[in-house]
Amino acid sequence: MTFVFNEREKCGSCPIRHRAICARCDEDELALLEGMKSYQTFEAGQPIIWRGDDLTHFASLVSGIASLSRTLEDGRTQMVGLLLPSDFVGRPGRETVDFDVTAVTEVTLCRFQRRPFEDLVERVPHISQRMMEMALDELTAAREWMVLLGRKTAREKIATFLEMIVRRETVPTQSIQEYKLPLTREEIANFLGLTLETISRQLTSLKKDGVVEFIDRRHFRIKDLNALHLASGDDADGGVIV
Amino acid sequence: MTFVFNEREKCGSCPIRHRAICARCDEDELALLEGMKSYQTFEAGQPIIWRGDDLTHFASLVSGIASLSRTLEDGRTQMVGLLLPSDFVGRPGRETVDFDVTAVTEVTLCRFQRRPFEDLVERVPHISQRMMEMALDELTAAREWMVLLGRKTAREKIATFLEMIVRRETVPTQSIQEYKLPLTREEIANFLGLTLETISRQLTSLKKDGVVEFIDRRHFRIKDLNALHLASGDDADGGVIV
DNA sequence: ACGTCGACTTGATCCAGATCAAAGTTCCCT
DNA sequence: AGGGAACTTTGATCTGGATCAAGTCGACGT
Repeated sequence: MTFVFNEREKCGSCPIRHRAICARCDEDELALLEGMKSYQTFEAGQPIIWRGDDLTHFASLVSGIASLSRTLEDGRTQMVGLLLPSDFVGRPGRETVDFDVTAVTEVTLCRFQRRPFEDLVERVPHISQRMMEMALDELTAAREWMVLLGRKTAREKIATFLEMIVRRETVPTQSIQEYKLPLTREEIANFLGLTLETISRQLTSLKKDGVVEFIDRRHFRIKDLNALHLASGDDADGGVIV
Repeated sequence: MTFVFNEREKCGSCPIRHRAICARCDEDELALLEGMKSYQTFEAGQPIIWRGDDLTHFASLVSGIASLSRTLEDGRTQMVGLLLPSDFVGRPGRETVDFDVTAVTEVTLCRFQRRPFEDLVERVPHISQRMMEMALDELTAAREWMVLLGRKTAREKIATFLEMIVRRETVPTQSIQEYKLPLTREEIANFLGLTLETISRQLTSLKKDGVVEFIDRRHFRIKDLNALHLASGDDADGGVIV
């Protein structure tokens, strides 16, 4: 029994019910959100909203992956974050959008009209409390990414990126797990502040050094998790995965 | 009649009353914060708290400037933000601190013990609402800094940094205003993801090009604001100051 | 089977910013 | 006033990653 993205679906069985901005809401509060939600789907590659656009809706990302990015006049692009299921789009209190949002895979949003949603944020503390938590977590993640962008070498950047994917998707049961790169080489480059050629060369180098192994362009396995972590340049601390 | 940082002082006349986490609080709510606050002062250069330390207090920065930074094992340091008056330190719900916090100038904090403050966040929606706003604003600033770190040239980085100072401190009345660099060349380097030599060379270059003028090492004037903005690499849009 | 288009790899060269090194400046401290 | 120590500037050289330039691979349409 899968959840279909239809307005008549109950929030109670929504896949992101316990992680999104509604996580702390009780049944009554959920009913208020339920009454104002609408779903919208975007194909892979489609722009969802551009920087400077009027913010007509806020939204929670329900399925798929989207990117947040900024492009300078001359075309240099920097991705500033990946939006995953349960992540929120928009800043209550602001009229426009600060970064381009693009669907990386097919994406479904659960949307709320700006005004009614802003009123709800004022009236339902559980929502602002949850949004505060989520914003603070993202802030920490953004700052960690700043360390990567400002001080890490190309190899460290890619190792950190691969480790991030591994951390997020590791299922303790499977022993030799296969992971998927959600981005093209160019997108990875824009995420890490490098060029696509450097991404390609560094992946080849990690492969040569026996750290990773590629099934095809988009699928890889970790051959030496410890070496990957060492290559990431991060402190020895929080390093143990399960 | 200046505000002295003493527990008996009323929050009502606090210099950050209308910008800090208490901005939305009414008199009753303010009284709750007033009852639990304590002040602490740090000299310039002193560490305030280290990454990994137990978070015993949350705090609002009342006066001075502090830096948030991370240092990799081999000594490479990246500053991830500057804390200015009204900025908040700590993440409710977390036990430890994610980044080193250091006093850049003399700093005074208005502190709250962790547990009682966390309870207050649960009970007083005006606090979580304000913290949500502040966290979302900082998130946008952090993301903009990611663009700088990932994609801007050394000259663009410094021009952006100078423009940031100018924007924050410009008083429309004064015509030829003098600004103060709050950081040493090395600190600027750690903020911009460069070395101190590059900072020095680029400042000299901007001086030669007639964009800025130095009174002494720490004080400068803008000779050509438009040229400064052009050098920052940012879009033409939000560029007008005043 | 064949072409072709987008994604990727690999090679050659270049250059912005790092690194190494040495002076110059300012500000204490006694 | 004098002697450091910390900060800053400037110069010479090096290098990691960018840029320019061919190829290679694989999926998909005809």
